[in-house]
Amino acid sequence: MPTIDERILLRGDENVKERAIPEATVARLPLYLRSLVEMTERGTTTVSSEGLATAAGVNSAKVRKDLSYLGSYGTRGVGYDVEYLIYQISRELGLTQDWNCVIVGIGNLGRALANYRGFGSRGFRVVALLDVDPVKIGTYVDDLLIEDFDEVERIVKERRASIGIVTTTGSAAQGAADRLVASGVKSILNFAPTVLQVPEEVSLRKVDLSIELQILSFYEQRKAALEGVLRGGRLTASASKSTRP
Amino acid sequence: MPTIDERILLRGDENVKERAIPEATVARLPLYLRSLVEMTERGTTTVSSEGLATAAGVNSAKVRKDLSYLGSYGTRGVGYDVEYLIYQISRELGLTQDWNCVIVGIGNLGRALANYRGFGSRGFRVVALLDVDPVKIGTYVDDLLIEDFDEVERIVKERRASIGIVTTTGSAAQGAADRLVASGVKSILNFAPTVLQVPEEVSLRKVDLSIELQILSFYEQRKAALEGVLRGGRLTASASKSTRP
DNA sequence: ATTTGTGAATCGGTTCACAGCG
DNA sequence: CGCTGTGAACCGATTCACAAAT
Repeated sequence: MPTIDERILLRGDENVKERAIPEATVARLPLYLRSLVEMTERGTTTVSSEGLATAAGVNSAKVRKDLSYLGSYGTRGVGYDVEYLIYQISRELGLTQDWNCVIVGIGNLGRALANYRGFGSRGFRVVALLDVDPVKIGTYVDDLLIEDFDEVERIVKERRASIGIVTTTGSAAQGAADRLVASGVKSILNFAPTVLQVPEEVSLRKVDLSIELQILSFYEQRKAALEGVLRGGRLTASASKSTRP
Repeated sequence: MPTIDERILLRGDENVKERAIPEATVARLPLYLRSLVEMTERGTTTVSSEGLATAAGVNSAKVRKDLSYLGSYGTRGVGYDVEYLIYQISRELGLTQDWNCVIVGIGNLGRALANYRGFGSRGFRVVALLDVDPVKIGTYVDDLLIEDFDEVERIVKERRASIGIVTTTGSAAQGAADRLVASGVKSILNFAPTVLQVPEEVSLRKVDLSIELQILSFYEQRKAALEGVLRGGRLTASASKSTRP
């Protein structure tokens, strides 16, 4: 009911907690955003929760609930205006501004991330590559110079970096994170296979490749185990329960 | 109370649902495993739920609940035997066998994953690198040959690959996944920035770098917004509420 | 004395189902 | 009439708190 006006009022209101958006919703907004951008590229101007759900690989109730946390941006009987939703989600995600990132640890992964197109695309700008290895320092990845990690404080401040991407070895990661935090970095994305400790005002997310594989391994193994049991003929009694007419 | 004996009985039992381990627990087991391995390397033989919790960056109640799904492997008043826990978690995760992986799409990321030490470490063996680019086909990454993706069916079967790692562009990913599934791959780890559709018997996990950054951006932005409001002096009334004596 | 293992309470998130609105 | 927005019901996961075990 109270669309634009309430939105503005809320922004200027003295109510701090405002509309607290659930973490799970925050994690899905980028997914919706990507689907919506693809839609505009294909010329779609309006989309229903059902349509967006299909594109994003979730269900429509979730889409509606999620979007309702941002405000009432849909039109009943019609759907959502794609362009307008893109704007609202972008704003909510803080993508209307650029974020400067530094990558620490320029091994294979750091190198890959350094020239990963798709970072740049949505306002993430790699402003420094840092490493401790004198052999690497002074060389280039793409057109980005690898600089001495020892200079991290100066570099982070000078270039207003707020996001640190850690792609060091596991053992170097905590030290790297500590220095990044000391330099004023407010968010860290950790690819190193270790649990990082950061002050609570610093946001931390992690991506662990080998853990992902181990999770797949679990389900794979469970499938195999179940099949083994079934083939072994042990389940005849309870299996008959699942027999369909 | 019923430790080893019940464990064995359960394994051979006709009860299918057995001990269904919650997804959230499965996702943490690799974390515990890594901490435990580090502990043996440092010579620790016994650990309490509290100790493991600290190492893995979770709380001790969670550790106890999680481990209780695997069985009663701890000793009250003492803790868990590190070596034994490693064995049990490894077995549960299916890490007592090797898993063969193929990587599809040998760009920067595919290349980085191809020579990522840490895959190999825990029983994941990269058995093929596949791409469609004739310029890449026939060249090597480390000592692994890049082969024609068109051969995926033959290669997956011959080398008994069960995990496919997709590092193609977003637009090529679904096609790659379809071919992988058709070839008999049972698990897919997707790095491409797109939502993949796979049959429900295929396990799917995804890692999306730009989504992770966007999530960080949200929290970063929210911090900045809050600070702005506070500095703007708008919160004096409610802020006084939080003043401490 | 100490630490596990686990019911019970709680929390956050998802899904349902429908009233409200264009 | 169709689709959004949202209370209510539900479900899975987390946390609490303590009895059981050694």
